[in-house]
Amino acid sequence: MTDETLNIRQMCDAFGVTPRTLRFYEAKELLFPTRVGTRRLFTRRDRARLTLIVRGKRFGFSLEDIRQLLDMYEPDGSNAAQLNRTFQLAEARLGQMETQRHEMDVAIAELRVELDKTATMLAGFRRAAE
Amino acid sequence: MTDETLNIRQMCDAFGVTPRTLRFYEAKELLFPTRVGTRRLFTRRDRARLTLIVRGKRFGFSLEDIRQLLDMYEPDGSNAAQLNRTFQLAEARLGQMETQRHEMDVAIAELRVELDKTATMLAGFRRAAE
DNA sequence: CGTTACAGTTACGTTAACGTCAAGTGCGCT
DNA sequence: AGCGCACTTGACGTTAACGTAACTGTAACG
Repeated sequence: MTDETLNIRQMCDAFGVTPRTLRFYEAKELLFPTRVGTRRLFTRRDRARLTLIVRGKRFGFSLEDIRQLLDMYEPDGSNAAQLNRTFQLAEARLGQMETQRHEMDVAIAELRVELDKTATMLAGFRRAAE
Repeated sequence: MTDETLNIRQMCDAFGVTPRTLRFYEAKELLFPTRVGTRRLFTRRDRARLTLIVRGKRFGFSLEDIRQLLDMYEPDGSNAAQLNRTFQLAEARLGQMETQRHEMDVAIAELRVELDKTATMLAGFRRAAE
């Protein structure tokens, strides 16, 4: 399995981040590496979480936003009230993401139009230069 | 037409930003309001640009990223070389945005799965409570 | 056993994107 | 003329998300 733990260097290489970043995320309680003496060992769970963190960041979410999102992936199944809050939050977040997704479609379409215009102008230049 | 210019207050209300933000964007050369004496007047062009700025921010682009994107919407048609650079940039950016959109689709799908799981757990709780 | 190599902590530095506050200016009203 | 209000320009403050420097600990190597 992919159940081997990673040290900080391997983790950095795997995700393209710096050690400082991983320590920072641990301090912010986004990751929970175990310890062997003083050294950190990153588990399968940490890798899954870091994947979501990195992705979330590309969508413009803050680390605090992401921390809440992460909880939705490991809900507290023992507490109905807590679970319900998580559910509400997740629904709201999903709505936001779908809105954002739609806006992205629009933005892409618009940029493509501009790109076509530019291409046409360039074609004009090339014709003018024989 | 919608060709009336807006003062800073109207502009803020229209876009949900603060005066400080608009002045900041002007200092960063993202907006170019004209002046009547010392007062700023925001034109149709400024409104178009601010729309793109606000949207870009939601996608996690930095203001510097956005400044470059904005140039793609007002290419310098007088210079073939510059126009070509703009075209290259726009193509690259479009690629990034499409990648990002795809990742967003994945993220949405994954979150939806978690949401369903949570909903199932909640249903279990409700059944247990008679 | 010295040193190289990496990992750890503590603490201060940095950048982006504004917020906030002070002090001044122009304008319409009474 | 005086008042209030919206606008202006500095200038300093703030927060998030790390970077960087300085120092310490330790396992391994020749």
